Amino acid sequence: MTASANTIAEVASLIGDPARANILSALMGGKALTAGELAWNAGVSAQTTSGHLAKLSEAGLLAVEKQGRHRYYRLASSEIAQVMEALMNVAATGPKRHRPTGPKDEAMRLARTCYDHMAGRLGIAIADALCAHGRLILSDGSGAVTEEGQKFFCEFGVDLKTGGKRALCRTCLDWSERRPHLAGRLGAALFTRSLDLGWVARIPDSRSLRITPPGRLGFAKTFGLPSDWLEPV
Amino acid sequence: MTASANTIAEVASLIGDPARANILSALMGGKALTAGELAWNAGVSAQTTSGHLAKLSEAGLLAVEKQGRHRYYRLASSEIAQVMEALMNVAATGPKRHRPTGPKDEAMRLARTCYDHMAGRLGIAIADALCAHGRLILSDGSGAVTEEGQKFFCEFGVDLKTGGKRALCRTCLDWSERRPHLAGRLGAALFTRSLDLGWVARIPDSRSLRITPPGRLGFAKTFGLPSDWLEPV
DNA sequence: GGGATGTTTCGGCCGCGGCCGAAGTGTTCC
DNA sequence: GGAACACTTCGGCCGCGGCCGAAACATCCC
Repeated sequence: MTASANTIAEVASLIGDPARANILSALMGGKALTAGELAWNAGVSAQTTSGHLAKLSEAGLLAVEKQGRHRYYRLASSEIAQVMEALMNVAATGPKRHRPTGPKDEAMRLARTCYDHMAGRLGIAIADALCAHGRLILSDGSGAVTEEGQKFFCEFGVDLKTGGKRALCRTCLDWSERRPHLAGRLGAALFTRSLDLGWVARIPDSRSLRITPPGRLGFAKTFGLPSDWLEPV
Repeated sequence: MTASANTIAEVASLIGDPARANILSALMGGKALTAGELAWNAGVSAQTTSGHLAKLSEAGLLAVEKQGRHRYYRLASSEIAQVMEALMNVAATGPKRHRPTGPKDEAMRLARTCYDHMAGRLGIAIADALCAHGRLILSDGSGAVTEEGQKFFCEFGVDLKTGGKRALCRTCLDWSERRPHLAGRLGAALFTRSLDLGWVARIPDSRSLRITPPGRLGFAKTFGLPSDWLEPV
């Protein structure tokens, strides 16, 4: 089982069904979700979702973990997330996105998870500040950590060495702000470290993140964010 | 006309048809191809291909240019190429690729185009050498040009400034060698410069590149390739 | 045990979309 | 002009695959 699809068309056509695309998008939040939650996200019945999940797992796009009577699904690899990012990029290039600025929406714009790293104005402000202080060089789409950056990240408590073959530093075009934020292994490490420090916290049933008071202080002080980063660009 | 599809599923499902995936893959060679050539690549009739091409153009994945009684199609943007790269990555992760090492295949492995830059052992050797000489920092998946690199590229005759919003330096996982080579604006610039210098030449009806004798000399001398870069890794 | 709840399997309906043959439009060449 | 060529449009066939209702497992709780 899980015998990986092996042609481009097979993979693309799996993503090409609206229900399955919704499932994968939901999982871009980075958390593992149950089949039921995914059914809700996909907007189809539980039976139908079950079929989709089986196909996606079979093809190696999703990984599944049994836990009691629940089955938790997550994206199988960061490569899959990369495909989704690239697709979002292209999809976003279309006609004007509608911008229904609800209150819940506003929280998403401020700070949210994107697969396994931080996005929204927070993510962008962090990326900008790292560049401004010469800790990171981003030539949009890609990037590298400077010597000074290595020292900085080390002091901040993230380990740049471990993590294997995954790209250390990538950028990801922000859905709401249309500017790049930090992805890749480094983006993921910054996120988990921020969670550990209690600077941000997940808001239940949502991809939004809450920035805690110590977080507000910490981000501003450690990363040197400009005072106006909370404002929309 | 060309009213850009705007959901992930729409884009993915366009790529998800085998014939269309073949068309897009063929265009990853970087050259614009006629409808007839694409029909041959897709393995379906001209009428069927025409329909596919219309859909792809309509969605903004392809750009088309009329020239006499031919219509030349090409990928509409580098974002599309990125999606295809990401998909190839995932598709390649499947069960062992068959490696039918024919003679034509061998030429492809040595040097070929990948959308608009060089791939194969040549592409990899260049990327490796640039890193070894401290002109480039690649933390795989992304990269940045060092100060020394900027001087080097300037002397080599490629302009890093112009080119707009496209990523300067990206890496692309090599299909045959499974190692990263140089993509992005820099990869494209190196390729066109190499063509101009007559170091490489396109082999007709193929994505393969021929490395000319001056090219052999030039690459070795200018980039400082190791003596054994012609051998498979 | 029995009754919720979460998930999958089965069976059948139905529509979308890929495919090709034939015919139509536009272009080039002699 | 007419013939060859490149490409598109039209019409109809056909099958794959998404969808749900019903029912079967599986697990947890009391």
